[in-house]
Amino acid sequence: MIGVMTTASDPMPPATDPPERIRRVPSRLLGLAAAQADRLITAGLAGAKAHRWHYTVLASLGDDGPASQAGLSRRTGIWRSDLVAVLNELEAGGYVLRAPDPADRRRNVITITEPGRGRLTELDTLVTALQDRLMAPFDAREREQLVDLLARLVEGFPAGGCEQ
Amino acid sequence: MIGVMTTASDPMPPATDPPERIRRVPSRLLGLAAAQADRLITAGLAGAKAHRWHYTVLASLGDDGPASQAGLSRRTGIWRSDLVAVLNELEAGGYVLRAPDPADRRRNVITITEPGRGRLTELDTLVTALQDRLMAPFDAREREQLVDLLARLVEGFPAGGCEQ
DNA sequence: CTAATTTCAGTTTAACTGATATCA
DNA sequence: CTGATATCAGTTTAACTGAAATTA
Repeated sequence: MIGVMTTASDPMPPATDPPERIRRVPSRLLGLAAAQADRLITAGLAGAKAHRWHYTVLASLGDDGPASQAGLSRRTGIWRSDLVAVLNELEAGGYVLRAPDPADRRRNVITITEPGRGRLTELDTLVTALQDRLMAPFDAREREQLVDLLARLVEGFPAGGCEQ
Repeated sequence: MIGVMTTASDPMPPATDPPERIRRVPSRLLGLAAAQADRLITAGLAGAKAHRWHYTVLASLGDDGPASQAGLSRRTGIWRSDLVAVLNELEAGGYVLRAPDPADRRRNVITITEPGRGRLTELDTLVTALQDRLMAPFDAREREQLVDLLARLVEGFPAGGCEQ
């Protein structure tokens, strides 16, 4: 390992000592908390060679049954265009089946396979553990409180956009 | 207005009817809530031809005094490389002064101007109103609860990254 | 020499848009 | 014809990386 060793000091993910008037602004805290959560979950799923969208799709198929791609998009909030690649990957892994719908030949019927159910269980365990790490600072009552408040906040704005 | 009018049906920001097991996952709710907040704040600030980062920087300068760019980066959590453009814009608007530091010629000293203070007040009023819209579903006690929980969540993970 | 600063130029990634071919 | 579907190709944007030039 020789390399150039120019400065190498800087990457420096900037920490925060924000002005008082900003510190407790809800949108800021939501952004920071969501970013933290995202890092944690994304990194955890990456360790299992998975993606948030894979988990979401498998969960939807496993819990609510087969669907067309557009139906899956509506159920999960993942864009139809983005679903194509996700389903390619899940299909390649043998986790879902993608068959033309005989009743409507525009559609594919996507079905979870047995290996897919196994994968879902595995990812579900992982995600639960990750959520637990995320919620580590809170006791059970506080966790419920936070989830309730966030759910109400999200309900208040129907059909937001994506963001798993 | 003639246009081609091909299909025009589809843009379709996907709504959500997620599987039960996903509905109350904290990281998902955080992501959705943060996205909502982000849209609201970004759109609101855009209406005043401003950016979240402009507000953050003006607030830091107004509340905690002048700073070098690296210092500002540390204070606000905005990357030094991204600060350059933000300060260019604020400087062009006459909201900040950027002067070489006589004590350390590597540095620029960034100072808020009087017009900058006016702008900060204006943006502050706007942001407060937007937060109020965001928190509309909640009463005062619930707002405090949510902010407290989020603050503790964020504290638990020191030096996360950016995300205003 | 190492280390900090400003700046620029570039990458990565999720989210999103638009259009095409196919079929109801 | 309109409208839904699967797919592809592309844009936008914040977040992030790397490095050069300058000065401590």
